[in-house]
Amino acid sequence: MRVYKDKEIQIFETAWELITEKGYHETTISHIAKAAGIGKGTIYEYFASKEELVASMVIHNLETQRQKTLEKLGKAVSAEDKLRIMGEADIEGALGLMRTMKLLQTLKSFDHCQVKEEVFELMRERYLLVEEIMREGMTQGVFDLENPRHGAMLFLGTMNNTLMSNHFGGSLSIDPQEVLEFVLHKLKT
Amino acid sequence: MRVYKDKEIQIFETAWELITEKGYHETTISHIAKAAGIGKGTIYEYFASKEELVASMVIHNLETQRQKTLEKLGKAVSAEDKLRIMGEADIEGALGLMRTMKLLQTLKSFDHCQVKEEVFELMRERYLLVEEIMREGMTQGVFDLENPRHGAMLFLGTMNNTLMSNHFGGSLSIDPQEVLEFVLHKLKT
Amino acid sequence: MRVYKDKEIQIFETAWELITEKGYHETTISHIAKAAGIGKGTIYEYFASKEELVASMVIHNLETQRQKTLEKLGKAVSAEDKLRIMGEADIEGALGLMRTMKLLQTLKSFDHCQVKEEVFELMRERYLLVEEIMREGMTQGVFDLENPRHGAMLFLGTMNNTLMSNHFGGSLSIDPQEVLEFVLHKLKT
Amino acid sequence: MRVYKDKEIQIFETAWELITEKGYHETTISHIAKAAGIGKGTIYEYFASKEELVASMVIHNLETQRQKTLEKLGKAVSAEDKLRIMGEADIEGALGLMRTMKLLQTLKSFDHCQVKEEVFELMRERYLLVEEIMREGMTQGVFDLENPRHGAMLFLGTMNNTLMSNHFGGSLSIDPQEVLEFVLHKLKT
DNA sequence: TATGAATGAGACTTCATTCAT
DNA sequence: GATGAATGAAGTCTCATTCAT
Repeated sequence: MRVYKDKEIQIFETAWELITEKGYHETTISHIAKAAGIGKGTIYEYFASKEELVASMVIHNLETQRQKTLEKLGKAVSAEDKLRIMGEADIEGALGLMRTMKLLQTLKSFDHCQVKEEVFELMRERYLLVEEIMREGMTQGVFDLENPRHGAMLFLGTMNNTLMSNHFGGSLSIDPQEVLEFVLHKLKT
Repeated sequence: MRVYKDKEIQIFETAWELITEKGYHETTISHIAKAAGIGKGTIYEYFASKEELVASMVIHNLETQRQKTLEKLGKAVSAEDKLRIMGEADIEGALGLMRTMKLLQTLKSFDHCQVKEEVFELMRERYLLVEEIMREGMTQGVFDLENPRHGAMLFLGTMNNTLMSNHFGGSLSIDPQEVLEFVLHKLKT
Repeated sequence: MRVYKDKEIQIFETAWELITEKGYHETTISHIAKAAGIGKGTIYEYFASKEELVASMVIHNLETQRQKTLEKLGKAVSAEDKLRIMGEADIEGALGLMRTMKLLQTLKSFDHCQVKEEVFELMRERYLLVEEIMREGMTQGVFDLENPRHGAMLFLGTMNNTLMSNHFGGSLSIDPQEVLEFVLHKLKT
Repeated sequence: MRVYKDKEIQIFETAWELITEKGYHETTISHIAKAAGIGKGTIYEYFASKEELVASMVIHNLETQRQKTLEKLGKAVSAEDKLRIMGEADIEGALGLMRTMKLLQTLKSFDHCQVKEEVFELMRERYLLVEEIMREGMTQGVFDLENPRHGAMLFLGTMNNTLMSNHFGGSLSIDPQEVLEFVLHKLKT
């Protein structure tokens, strides 16, 4: 896990706000530099290109997020608790999660960017983590599943969709906490 | 439901391929024109701007898709069958579905585009349709749900996520048909 | 003096309104065709190019204007009356005169247009006409001039400037009729 | 009176030559950049648009011209001398004057340009300056006028027309210095 | 190290002109 | 003769990137 310099973090934070809000192409290097209070050339001292900046930023965010998740999970014992913790973390950080999803779409159109693979690897890990929890739950006899991967899909898909739905079209609003409990209930029966 | 001219459909098809594959900003009007075998100016005979072209295209696709879905649903009676039909249609047209999702992200950054609302309205309708089926299933005593919207989130979320997962990172591949049956099973218990 | 077909005159009238109002480059062939109620291609049946259309139009207008002036002048005997008639005609048709001036600027930027010379020849004739009247006035002992061309410059320049001044910046408004009398008075003393 | 940077002046000078010679629409930003020996983008570092460049340029020229005129006028005492100085300055700078007139026509078709008003205000001031001189001449008992504005129209109109006539159609050529003396003579009688 | 003026490739869009009907 | 769909050259403007300071 690469460690970033303070200046790089500062650039990440500004770029994150702008790019996730307005979009990749709608945010110029000039915008970022001005908002970060630094010169345009300075950004190129730390990142080889705009694409590299964004790719690094996404990786940094995913890794930070994963770190936080793992820390939180450490306190839980039962599989159900672990899922609940993850779900609540997602609900709490819904905005960030949605923004990350948006950026992933952007990343897909990057052509000559090796970091891309790394990003998708991190996404995969997230799935595998949930899958592992499902397996635990099955062992503990709490989750009624034949295939833990199915459970992971159900859990992550339902939560993602709920949060995205709230984020996009306001009129369909729904309480994500209730959905979380509903999903946990369904996993158990 | 607006009817489009042949030429417009022809442009839609070419633009759809290119834009969903490479991305909105990565696809130029010149690309589209060349790929469609027409002149650059011709596109502007039919659409006032690149944004308008894409917005119209998305609406056209969503409406066409909805039409097909409704036709297929007409043949089913039980709520379970209806969901299965929808799920299978999504699996079959997974590529198109993923591409539509991608475009929706693009649309969000269109500023002065009234059609945007229309698009999100169509997305909402899809949810409400599934919600309605859930309600039917509850009445028929087949689905075990307290809130039909929760069921809709679970169904659409899980399926979307499964298809997206297959589409994005190959290594996590999973059989969507199995997931569909798993979800239907969970809805019933 | 070339005679134009009805359709050509119809095109002239529409084009004149639009081009003098909005400008040459700001008025498209499509605008003209639509406003004239004919097809775009039809204009090219009568004129080889947009430039040719405008050049012909200006010539036609200058010739028509000259014809009218000569007719009016036929009724006058004294040089002073002739100038007064010309001046009043200009005042009455000030808008058209200003518009003609504007178009002449446009014509200057036409490169490969033979008609251009013809237009400037017509402008010159107008000067020579007034010069001739000055000469008459000198012979009649009414105008106090050494060089009739100086008188022509003074008459045409003062009137043009007055009308242009009224046409452009409203706040400097001045009664052109009074100016006309003032000029005639000065020519006599 | 806004002060312009060296680079801006450099762009003004190149643009002035090209645009007054060939016309606004006939001169492209690329032409200007190439002729000025700078990059296309550089122009947009200093001016928001082509229209803004031209508007600023015209204002700059009018203000510079006015400044020069006022300086020269400072040395004269009699109203007649003042007019003679202005007239000779116009004769000397005839080319520039004609070019300014040409540009003013262009400016009229600029739509969303607040500077337009400013330009016409400067034009008006020029008139008022001459009008003031006329009033002085009347007080000094040198000019035989009832209305000073009439005198201003006569002076500026005749000189403008003479210079324009020389500038446009060569064959009507006339010595502007002689016309100047003629006008001054007429103003006195 | 930090900067921002300068750059030019390339995007979107317009419009005079052509030509098949 | 009349039309207007189709065209593509050319124009304005943006912005990632460079490099001298």
